[in-house]
Amino acid sequence: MVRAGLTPERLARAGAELADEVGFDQVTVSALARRFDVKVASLYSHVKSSHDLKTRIALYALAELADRVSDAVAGRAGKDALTAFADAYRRYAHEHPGRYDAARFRLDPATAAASAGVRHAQTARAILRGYDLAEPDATHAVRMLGSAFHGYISLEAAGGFAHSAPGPQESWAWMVDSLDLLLRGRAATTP
Amino acid sequence: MVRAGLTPERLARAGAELADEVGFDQVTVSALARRFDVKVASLYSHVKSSHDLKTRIALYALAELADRVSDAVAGRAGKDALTAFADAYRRYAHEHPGRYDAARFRLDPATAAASAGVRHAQTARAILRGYDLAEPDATHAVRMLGSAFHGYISLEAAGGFAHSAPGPQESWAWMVDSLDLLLRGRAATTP
DNA sequence: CCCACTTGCCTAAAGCTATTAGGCAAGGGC
DNA sequence: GCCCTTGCCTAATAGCTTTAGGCAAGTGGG
Repeated sequence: MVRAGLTPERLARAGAELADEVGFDQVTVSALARRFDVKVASLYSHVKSSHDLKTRIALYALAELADRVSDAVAGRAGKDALTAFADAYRRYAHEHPGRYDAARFRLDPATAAASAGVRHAQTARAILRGYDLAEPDATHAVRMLGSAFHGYISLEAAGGFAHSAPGPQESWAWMVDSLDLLLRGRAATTP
Repeated sequence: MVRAGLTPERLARAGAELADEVGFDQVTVSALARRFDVKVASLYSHVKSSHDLKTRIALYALAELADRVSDAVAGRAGKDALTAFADAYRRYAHEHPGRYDAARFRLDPATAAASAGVRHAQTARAILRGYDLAEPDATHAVRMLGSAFHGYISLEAAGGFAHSAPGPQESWAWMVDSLDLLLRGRAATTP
């Protein structure tokens, strides 16, 4: 018989595509096996478990997203950088909803520490260089930005403000604008 | 044999408790049946499906949370109200993590429209009375507050900033403080 | 070149969840 | 006290997960 040529990497990648199509929580070892036209048990030579598979997809998505965000931010500063940063996350969530969810999969601390999650944190901190905040304000600000952006994307995906005026794009722009304003204010009040 | 006295309401309530103990996505028809010491199939006389059960739990949690938030906000205004509002959400998420997740369960539009979700929106708008924002800024602000608070709570629950200084309480307070500042600024710039 | 060995995918099987169909008895209405 | 609605049961199907053990496709050494 012809071999399918499975590897953990291909499974993660295919799992990411599957997640975009049917939703991350619908990603199942069985569904992935079907996609490769292979029996379910065969996947267990490459991934330890369903949880392991999801972890790999999460790591894949985290890395891909970190690349995009850091690309988007490169060469920009201040509000320009903030906007690019925010938009990169939101665009990724729109283009790859399943992968975005995957990137939020809860990893155990050790795995998280070795993941691209740390690059995300670094990029966020880099953004703040343009706002000249002292500690601990910088940390607070990183957390606030993460919360606001992730929260917005998550509510938007859940259909939160889908069918009411004004459109989600305007509110997003307003929020990014407001946060920029806020951070500039915080910098001023913390000389 | 002795009857267990199941009703959709008791199932929703027990499901909410179960969610707090094992996580909302671990709430299963089987687990709930075990908890009532009853056969699995018996629950299907009271709920249509697993999805129906989760919907009921979500509605229960949404209503309970709406009560708490509106209680917390009652008789307060301005930053005082904003803080109470934010803290009510976060406290609920800490005390009842499973229910908080349940409250974020995606409902179909019709169900959502008939849910306590609308009370949440009303309370959020009421908070903003103290900041005197004109439309569409008020809507933008509601969305931003929802995003920031939900995002923070969600990241905090995911262990996002658990083991690093400063503690999550300080960042939370800083964020609420900042948002208050921001909204007051927005009111000023939109006469 | 081919033999042995590693490795990949398979069959088989057990356990758990969801869901439907049909049965029997408990308890309320008369 | 009888009936009949309603509640919980048994039985059965189907899907996903995971483990154990087998056979054949490649691969490296002689």
